[in-house]
Amino acid sequence: MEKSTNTVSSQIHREQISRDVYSIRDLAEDFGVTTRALRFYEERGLLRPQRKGLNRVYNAADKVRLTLILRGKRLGFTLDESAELIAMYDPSGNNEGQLQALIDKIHDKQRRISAQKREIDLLLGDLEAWEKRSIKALRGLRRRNR
Amino acid sequence: MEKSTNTVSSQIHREQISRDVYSIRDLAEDFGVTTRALRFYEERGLLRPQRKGLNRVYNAADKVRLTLILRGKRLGFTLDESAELIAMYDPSGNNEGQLQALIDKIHDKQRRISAQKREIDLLLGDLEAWEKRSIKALRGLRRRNR
DNA sequence: AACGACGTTTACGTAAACGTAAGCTTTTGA
DNA sequence: TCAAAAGCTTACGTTTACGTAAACGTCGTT
Repeated sequence: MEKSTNTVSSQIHREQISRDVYSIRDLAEDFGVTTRALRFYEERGLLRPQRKGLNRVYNAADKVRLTLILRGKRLGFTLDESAELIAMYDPSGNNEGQLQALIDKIHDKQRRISAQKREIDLLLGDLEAWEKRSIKALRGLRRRNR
Repeated sequence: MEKSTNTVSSQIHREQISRDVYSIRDLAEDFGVTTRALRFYEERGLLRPQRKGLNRVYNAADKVRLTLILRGKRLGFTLDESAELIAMYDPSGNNEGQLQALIDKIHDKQRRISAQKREIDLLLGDLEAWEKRSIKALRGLRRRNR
């Protein structure tokens, strides 16, 4: 049910105004993950899709969260860390103390991520140097074989 | 045993010219990992320390490899991926085909890592934007509370 | 001689992030 | 109408990267 090609169902009384709803399969295919993964993220509290009966119904906000989850994964974050990140994007708890704590957390993440960026630059530098040496060695070989 | 303070043992016949040898504990403390981890890396083929009897003896080359392993970890690489990286740094298999394959692999890694760098920039941008919004919200709160 | 510090191997335990399968309900295209 | 397709829950299996512990060897010191 709830195929990608959203059948304009005969239901007139739709409770959701926004037309951006996706089945679990829609989302899985869009993002290249399995439905099992999506359910798992939900189990871990990273996603909270609405339900239509038993079926999960995802919307644009869920897409954003999933984007963050996967971005975190590509950066080597654990799901718990990504959960933190996602919490930052959530417009909840808006008292003064919470906001200040949030800003501090963001700063913390920024430091960590900047460090990661430096590591990447180091690695890229190493790789480049290695490539040059390899190419040189290759040329040496070819010269001798000629 | 083989303490950090290398006892200038009475052995005259030393087979290693280089004076840069480390016990497993030296290395563990230097790099902030456990000895268990070092043995595990060896088990997985990422380190190949020499032996003096049963005891592992690490040298400068091993330090470089360990640096790469840990750098890989911080970047979210698996040990197998780090093993690939380390293999690149190894001066083995130097025929033409191997070198070309190596260069291709390096290019591949470069692409992946550059992509990762872009992800980081995206995340940093998001964080910055979020910080600004939070600070603004915070000022708003403070104004009202005054 | 004995003890502590360090080393070894072997082996079982664990947390994370899903994969895979079973068993059941609901939806839908032919 | 009816079987395939999609969804759900529950639950056990798997891989990675070590942690933890047992059981033992070997110095060097007390």
